[in-house]
Amino acid sequence: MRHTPANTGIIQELKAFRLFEYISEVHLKKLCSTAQIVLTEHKEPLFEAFTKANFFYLVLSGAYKLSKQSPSGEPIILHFSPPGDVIGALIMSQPNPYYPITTTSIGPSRALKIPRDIYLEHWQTNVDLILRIQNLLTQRMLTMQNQRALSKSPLQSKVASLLISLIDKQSEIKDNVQVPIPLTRKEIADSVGSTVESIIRIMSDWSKKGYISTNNQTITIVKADKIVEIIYSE
Amino acid sequence: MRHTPANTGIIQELKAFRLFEYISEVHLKKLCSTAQIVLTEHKEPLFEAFTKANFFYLVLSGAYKLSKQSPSGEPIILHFSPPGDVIGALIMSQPNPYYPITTTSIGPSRALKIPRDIYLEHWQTNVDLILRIQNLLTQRMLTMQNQRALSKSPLQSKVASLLISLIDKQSEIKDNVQVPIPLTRKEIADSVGSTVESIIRIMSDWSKKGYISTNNQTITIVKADKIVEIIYSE
DNA sequence: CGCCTCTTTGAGCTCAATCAAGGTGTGTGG
DNA sequence: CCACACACCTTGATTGAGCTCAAAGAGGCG
Repeated sequence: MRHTPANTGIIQELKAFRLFEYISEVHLKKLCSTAQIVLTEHKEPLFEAFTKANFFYLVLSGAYKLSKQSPSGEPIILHFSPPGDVIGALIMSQPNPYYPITTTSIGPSRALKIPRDIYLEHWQTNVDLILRIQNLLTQRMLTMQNQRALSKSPLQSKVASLLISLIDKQSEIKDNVQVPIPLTRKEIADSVGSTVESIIRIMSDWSKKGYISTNNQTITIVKADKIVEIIYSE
Repeated sequence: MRHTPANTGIIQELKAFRLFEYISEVHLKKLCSTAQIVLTEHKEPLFEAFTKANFFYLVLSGAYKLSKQSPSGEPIILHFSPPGDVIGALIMSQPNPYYPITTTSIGPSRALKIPRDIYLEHWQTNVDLILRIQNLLTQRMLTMQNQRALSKSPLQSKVASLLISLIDKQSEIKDNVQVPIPLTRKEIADSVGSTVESIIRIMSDWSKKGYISTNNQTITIVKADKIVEIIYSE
């Protein structure tokens, strides 16, 4: 993990994120004062569960997976954070917080590491900003609820739903879209609460039928309507 | 569903909730202006999913279950809201919101029904209050994440975890505690994503072993340590 | 007394987990 | 440049937890 101080160039980069639209440059500078940019390699953790939460993060590029351990020790992936996502903000306002999850880099990634003090002083005091963050959380909550609604559905539905939810952001569903985060079969399994083998059987079936195509860890949804259909089948 | 205007007596009742500690009576009155008290009978919905979200609610007494429909039509229970819980607040700040879930009364219950306008005007403008609500949400999020962590655990673990999470609030885990919300086997099944029959098999096994005792829909945890143990077994 | 909701038990079946074995591609050190 | 490790993918065979289906009892209420 390499740290570099946030320079002025970063401000321009931040302005692109929806979280900060309509926020003045002056204010933005305050929000990032004493922040650092961290670079993480593939599989490198940004922070571990149960450690003290002194910082929160804003994903700049690449992606991170947020995970917990199941009682039997296997990882359970709770969420994938693409660029623009905020990680750890929801617990910043709690007294003496600890991270409830482990955050791991997927591919080389960059994040803005912001001290809790700055959150308490400059973020939490701004109603507009709190609401924007609350909005991100609400979205995450709704996604979790939608996944929960599939708990009794067959495994295919869950996998289909995961893929769609990863591309769903803003754009409407269309064919030949690439899933923006590279995923191993194991990661998909850990996301939907299944096993590598089962995921492989499902995905190779879809590949044969021409619904998706995969290359390394890159998944392309070829026939989006078919995949959407699978979510609701049965 | 019977509506009555919020009277001054309600203010005293509200002051007991942790959400409002340190909030002045004057301010509290503003927060509840034009609010109404609604009485719901057992199984009566407070609001249905996909209807316009013009109000949010504070549970006064009784309880509510928040649920969705799975694609195949069975209900999936996402959360139980005991007194003091806020329902629907997280979507109030979104433009033109719709309820993402259905809320149904468990036993006769009372709730304070507050118009969205009041939320936008008096709740959302108060940083302290937003953070308190955010805190409730964070707790709910963490609970959902913990349940998710059990996705690969056997059914017993999920049921045990549900029971514990329902009594867990504030008090530490001890024997002979009654689950504060009356639950049918079906509701438990819909909560953990299972079937009535499976829940019955598990719970009658526990009853035989003397870990729990049930009477109508009231569940008493007799040997809490045994139940906690089951969460982590396997 | 009939209806409705909830609970219970048994029997059979199925989906996905587990176990086992092998394949492929990439990086690393001798 | 080879061989060895490692991470990931694939396929087949077997198994079992929990679902489905069926049937019935128990309590409450108009």
